[in-house]
Amino acid sequence: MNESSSEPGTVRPGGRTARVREAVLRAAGDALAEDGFDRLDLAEIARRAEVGKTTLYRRWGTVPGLVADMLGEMAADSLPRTETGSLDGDLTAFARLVLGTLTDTRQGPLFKALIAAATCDEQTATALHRFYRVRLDEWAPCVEAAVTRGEIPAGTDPHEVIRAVSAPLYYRLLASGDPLDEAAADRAVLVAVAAAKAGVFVA
Amino acid sequence: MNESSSEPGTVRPGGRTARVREAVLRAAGDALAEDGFDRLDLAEIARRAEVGKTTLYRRWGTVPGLVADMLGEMAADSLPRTETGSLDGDLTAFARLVLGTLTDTRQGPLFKALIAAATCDEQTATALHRFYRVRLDEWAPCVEAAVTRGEIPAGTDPHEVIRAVSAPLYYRLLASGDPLDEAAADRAVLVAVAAAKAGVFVA
DNA sequence: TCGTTAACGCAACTGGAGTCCCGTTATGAA
DNA sequence: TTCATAACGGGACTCCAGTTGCGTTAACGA
Repeated sequence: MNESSSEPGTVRPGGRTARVREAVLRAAGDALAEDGFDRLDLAEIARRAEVGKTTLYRRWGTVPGLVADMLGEMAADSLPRTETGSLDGDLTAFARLVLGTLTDTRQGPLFKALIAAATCDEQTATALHRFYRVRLDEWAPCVEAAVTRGEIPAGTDPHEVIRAVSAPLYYRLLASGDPLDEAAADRAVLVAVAAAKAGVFVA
Repeated sequence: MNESSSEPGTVRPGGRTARVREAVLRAAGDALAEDGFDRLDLAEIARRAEVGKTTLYRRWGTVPGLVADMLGEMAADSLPRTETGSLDGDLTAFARLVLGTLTDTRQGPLFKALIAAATCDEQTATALHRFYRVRLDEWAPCVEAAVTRGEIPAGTDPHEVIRAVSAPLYYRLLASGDPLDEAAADRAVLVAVAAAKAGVFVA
């Protein structure tokens, strides 16, 4: 709210400031994964990170602000994409990756918490959307390659295909509570491939 | 936690108690839709419902407890299913219904808040899953009818088809932030139908 | 190396969410 | 209608998340 001075951490971003930021973001991730979004207080994070809680309130202000920063960090480190030579193989690799993330003991609850945080705060929502945008851009090329190979029709929207694979897994995680297993992941891939070949994703 | 006495509202559920419950659930819905899950305090709901806040804490205990009760109520009133005579038509009606709910000024934010609450509390999560189970059961017959008509293969899992239609819409609402419009709803239907005809949902 | 000051840490403070006590209302059974 | 008591309401109290003030540390330019 104070527009006369710059945000803390921008003028002297090196050394101690960077160490504090790293420790806090890691501690926040742990705390989010363990306790969930609502049971979180910054004092707990400060203790874990061995940092004064004043620092947290001054630099990030609120829990959503901190979460938004975390998401920016997560979007920065891209994850490797496999190239198997077929759309089915590539999408299966992607689906397994998403499945692994969402069922991971630490990352699953973390993603739940991140999404919960995004529903409560506009800034966090923007950061979350940017994160998924990056993920989609990262994996879109495997769909484009399938178009080049002639597996699926020209003009197919790559983002739509990737979304179609992700969506059922997130739906199970967040809404329906149905089991998140390899069968679900593989079925999501089959659905997306069948639809793509039928030309449903052609713009 | 007090197992020696029954829950409040179970011995004298009529008259005043019922009025209080109704007023509180409505006020809670309004507050959730307007303020979101985290900015909620029971005192605010008590003011809206013109009820003492002591009553809220005594009957529901916490915000998640109240939300879980709300979800039970929402699952109770089923929503009408249209019969158009074709799988495509029925699923489009369903997709439009979901779309309408999620983009509604009041219900959209409410659902976001409900899902956020479910990620934070096990009791709420159970209530949410039950809610979607009811929804799925309600719409499954239109898939079974399509099997009977021979539109899609025998053995198709009805729930999977309905889930396939819902998932992309919820994914947009909660995760990616992509636009929630009729194009998205219609595409979700096309995807589900194409996959169903290809036999992807056969158990 | 030195000086300026950004950024941090400690501890005292504050406001409001959640609890508790006790008197009041009105439900449901006799 | 009467009575016992389930359920509600008001208000005081507690406790801790979040704030503030001020002294300390260390980043970075000269």
